[in-house]
Amino acid sequence: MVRKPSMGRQKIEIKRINCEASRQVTFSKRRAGLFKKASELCTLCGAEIAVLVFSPAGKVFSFGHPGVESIVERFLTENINLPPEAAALPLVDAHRGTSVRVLNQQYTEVLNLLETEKKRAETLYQSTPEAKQGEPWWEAPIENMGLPELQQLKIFMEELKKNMKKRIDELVATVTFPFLSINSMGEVESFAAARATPNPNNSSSIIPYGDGYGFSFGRGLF
Amino acid sequence: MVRKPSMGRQKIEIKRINCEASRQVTFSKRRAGLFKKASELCTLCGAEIAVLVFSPAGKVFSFGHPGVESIVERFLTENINLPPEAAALPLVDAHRGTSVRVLNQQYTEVLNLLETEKKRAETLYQSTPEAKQGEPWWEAPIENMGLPELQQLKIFMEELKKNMKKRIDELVATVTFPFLSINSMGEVESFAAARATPNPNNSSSIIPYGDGYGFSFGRGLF
DNA sequence: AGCTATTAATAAGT
DNA sequence: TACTTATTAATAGCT
Repeated sequence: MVRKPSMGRQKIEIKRINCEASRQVTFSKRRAGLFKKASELCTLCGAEIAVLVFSPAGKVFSFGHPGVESIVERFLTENINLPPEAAALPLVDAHRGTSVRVLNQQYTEVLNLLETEKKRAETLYQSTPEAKQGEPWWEAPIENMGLPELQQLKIFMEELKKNMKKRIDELVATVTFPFLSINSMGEVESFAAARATPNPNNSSSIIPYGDGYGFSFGRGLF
Repeated sequence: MVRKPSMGRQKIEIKRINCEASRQVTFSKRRAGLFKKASELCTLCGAEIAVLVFSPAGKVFSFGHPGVESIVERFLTENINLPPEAAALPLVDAHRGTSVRVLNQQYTEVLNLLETEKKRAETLYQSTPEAKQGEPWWEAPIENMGLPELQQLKIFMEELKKNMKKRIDELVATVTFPFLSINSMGEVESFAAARATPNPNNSSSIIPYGDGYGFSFGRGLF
């Protein structure tokens, strides 16, 4: 028998795989690996984990222990109320001891987003439909903006502002929730975290707050 | 020099780790590994992933690309068979051609980036000569802005952009896995959640990956 | 937090 | 899509 000299595993760069087929294969393999890791973490440490994966084509894959829905619901239950607290800025804020885990989470998200922008900058560098260097319009120097861009910026800022006002109103309403309290350590205690709430059936409760996105802005700003 | 013959990695059974200390260490290590795997899958295949992890103590850790909330929202929206447009925000019509999903994503990113720079914004606010006692300058309608405010806005946008690029460069220069740095931000907090978890620490039910865990796969390709 | 010896995951190839 | 194999990547046990 002639042996099979495979190249074996090769080192790869962590960047987008251009070959469609390879990307597909890698997606399947690594998705399985990710789920396995998640399940192992559940078993080894008694953690409760949900993993939501959207393929580029929009297909959904999910893992959850003890169940995807329960984890997601629990996450939302706690996060609906927490971001407003975390949003308060240290500067003008009395709530200095805002839950660190929320801050960590937000910080993580920002880092993720920054990395996204990095990738975008690299990708869009080549495919430039407009005259710009492939940067998002809002990233371009204001000096270089024409009247259309400035008008765009104005509209954007207004939209931004409107949504932030909306958020603030929600914050005010949310803070008064009876089952939330802040202890002496400045941590948020959620007595509602005891999940007595079964899965909601109406779509209205699907939308956690506002437009459903995890933005939170301090009352001191915006 | 006497060498240090470590036992190296040992094979372990995938069952609950009884030793409290070991379990904690393993939890931290594997959680980091899980997040890294998730981020790699995002980058390599362009997937969008959210990972929600509840420690046995009730602490929440989450990873999300492009953002936890957006992924969770999308998951819930699609699961209930609602048009994704329902969660969409009316944005500037200059982006008419772009998909709603992309717009939302971009919008999310911008808002999060803005939040990241709140401190810087605050600094700028301090340096504003006309700083009023009441509302921040950026909360006023753009129509009402005078030249000083508009200049301030310009500076703000520039600062935002500059700082963002700076941090992106840092990310590129540093490790390609920034999510671990969260822990160095001071992950010291106890989440006092009144949880009525019906899950005592019994390692009796060792569920081999794939059987008792909730998997779900959408329809369609890839 | 760092350090290795090992195991586990996986990129290519079939 | 599943199996094989050579390597790389993750990590268990210690310090």
